[in-house]
Amino acid sequence: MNKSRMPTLADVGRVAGVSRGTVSNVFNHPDIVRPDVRERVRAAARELGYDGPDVRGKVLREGKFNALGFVPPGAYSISEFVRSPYGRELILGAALACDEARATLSLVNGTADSRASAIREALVDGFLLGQSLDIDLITSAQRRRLPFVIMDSEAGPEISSVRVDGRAGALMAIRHLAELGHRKFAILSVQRTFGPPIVHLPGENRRGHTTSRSQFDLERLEGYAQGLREIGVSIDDIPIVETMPGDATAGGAVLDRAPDATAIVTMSDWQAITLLDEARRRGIDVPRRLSIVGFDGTQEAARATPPLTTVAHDIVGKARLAARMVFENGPPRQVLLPATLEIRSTTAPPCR
Amino acid sequence: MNKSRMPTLADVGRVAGVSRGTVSNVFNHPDIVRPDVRERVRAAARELGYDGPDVRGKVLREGKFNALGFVPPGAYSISEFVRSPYGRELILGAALACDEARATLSLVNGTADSRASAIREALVDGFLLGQSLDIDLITSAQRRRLPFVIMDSEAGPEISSVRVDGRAGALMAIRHLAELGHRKFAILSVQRTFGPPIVHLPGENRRGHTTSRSQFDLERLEGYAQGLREIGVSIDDIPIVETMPGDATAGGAVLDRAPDATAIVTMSDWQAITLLDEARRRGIDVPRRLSIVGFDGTQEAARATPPLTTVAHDIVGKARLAARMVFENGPPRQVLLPATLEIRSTTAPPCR
DNA sequence: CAGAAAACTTGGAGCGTTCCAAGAAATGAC
DNA sequence: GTCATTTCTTGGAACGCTCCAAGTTTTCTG
Repeated sequence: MNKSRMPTLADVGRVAGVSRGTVSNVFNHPDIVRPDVRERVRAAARELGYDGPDVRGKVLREGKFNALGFVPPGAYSISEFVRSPYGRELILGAALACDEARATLSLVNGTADSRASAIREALVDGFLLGQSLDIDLITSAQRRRLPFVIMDSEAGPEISSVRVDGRAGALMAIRHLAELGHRKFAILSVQRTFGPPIVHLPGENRRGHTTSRSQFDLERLEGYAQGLREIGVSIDDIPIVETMPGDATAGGAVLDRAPDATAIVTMSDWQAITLLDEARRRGIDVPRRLSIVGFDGTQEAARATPPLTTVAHDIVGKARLAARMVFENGPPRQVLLPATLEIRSTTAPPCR
Repeated sequence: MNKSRMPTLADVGRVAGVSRGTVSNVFNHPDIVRPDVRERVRAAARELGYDGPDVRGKVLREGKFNALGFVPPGAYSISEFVRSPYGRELILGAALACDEARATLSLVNGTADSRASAIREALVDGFLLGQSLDIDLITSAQRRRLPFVIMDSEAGPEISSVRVDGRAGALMAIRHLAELGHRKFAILSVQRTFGPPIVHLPGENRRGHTTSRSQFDLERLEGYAQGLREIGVSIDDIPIVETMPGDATAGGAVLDRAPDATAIVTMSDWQAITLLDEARRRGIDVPRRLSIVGFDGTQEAARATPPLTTVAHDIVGKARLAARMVFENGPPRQVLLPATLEIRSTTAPPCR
């Protein structure tokens, strides 16, 4: 194999009898080099097997990478993220913005502790950060002094973010169910620490139910609480079950703990679909015996059987906007996208 | 804004009263620096707002990027690629291998002409090339002298590739249909040039039907031809319709041209699903009046209604293997993955 | 307390490029 | 044929880092 050093601009210049600078011009601004010199340089390059300026030198000199770094939310590895329907839509949005900007989309790897160092070393001009509890990621991104935008979280007026109005969305879900006549609810919430599902039943000490959660989750819970208040129900009087994202037992856990709920609201379509599957397995008729509302409006929600009623928003558009904001690198702003209630076939009046 | 120059190793060294090299060691090998010096250096770094070695210098020096470049097949932009079910599974496979290697996955942008230059400038240590007609991409990749693996194409013994045995798969499809009793076929093939669907009817000049195609397509067609020969049918006697990938009119085009076919084989699940949709729209009962076989075995095929019979293979595994081969950078090898026939609900005996 | 050994630090070299001011050569005008 | 213009070419200066052989300081040993 060709183990010997690759030729450089200087080598080509030496052979062609010109300077480095001229060789550089032949490759980058051929028009300003006299034709005969240009040809001589090209011949020398061919002879040496030199295939144009090396990117490493260019990067050092220019300081730009022409790439957007996408850091998955939470502790997702990039493959987990690609696998999740929600993640795929975010990636699609980012890809659209990268197409426009003719930039590369880099999916930055590294879980947990190595995440921060991955951010430190990513060869990108800016970051798109998925929602994360971890303030470290934000400071890592800030240290790079590169533009970055956070999705699905808000981190104050100094930091750009794009997120959906989870509070309003959650409120809509409850109002819809209340209008249908539901009064017995349960909440399938998300757990941000590792472990088996956490269950909060009415009457127990509910302190825990706000500590381990991200602002992202809290907002949605607040929306649920407000909706419930409007019909005279306290959120403290209804069962809340928290499960890890991707936990396939989520559905069973909430059905066990809230057997007489007529409507269950959730924090994601994924959870709702798990629940839907479990309900079917148990012979519970959805929506006649049980109404279920998802959250996010992924494509999966529309394809579920029966199609899932969900608090939807434009996920692709969200990521696209966020990515554009990174490329634009303007002053910080916080964008709140509207949620809409997509009423499909998993909600109906409760049977009495 | 802080427009002034970012501090460098040398600046920190100057303030701390040590050399560049020592500052570098403090960040990269803190253990070999005396604790008091280490602290002094760290203090200086804090004071100057220096956040660790800049990646650009590191890259120039080390020559490594710690990233895998994924170049989408054909003329796909990265967003089109992310959007397609097949592309998503490939990306997932590549992401799995990147997780293992703790590398970044870079989706390399650039359509058509800019594709080659994108390859030239990508900040990656190796490439995964999607199937492509374009020999330019291969030479571009070769010029970088970086390891690369081609998926879904074969480019000789010098170049590593991973692909599915399309010939055997196509043969299985025809044998399956023949066994069910089918004798009247049509082929929905893929068109690799821009334009409206191309139709080849029996008796016409069929010369064109092998020119514009990639080896990828030809192989599958050969499998179909062989299967047909086994039951005494010449591929020249059956209608072939070529449509562009993603063309939603594909289904209609073939139904119009081959009204009496009882079985239609295709080159992709996507095409087959289009066809399925169009058949439903026209009130053609699948599989009773018409059998349809897809190709690839994407998740979409299983979810179609009715679930699609398809020539399946492990798409995720293919990309994962290909990506691992890039990371391993061993001697060139050509891997041929087996295809399996996934019999679902779009094939049945023809009604007579 | 000298001398040897160990532990740490230094500064030059090199990675490959682009930019730019200044110098050189070619061209044109009279 | 000289001088003014225009058109190219040059080589130094960055860019920011890591490696490494050589040098310096500290610690240890007898």
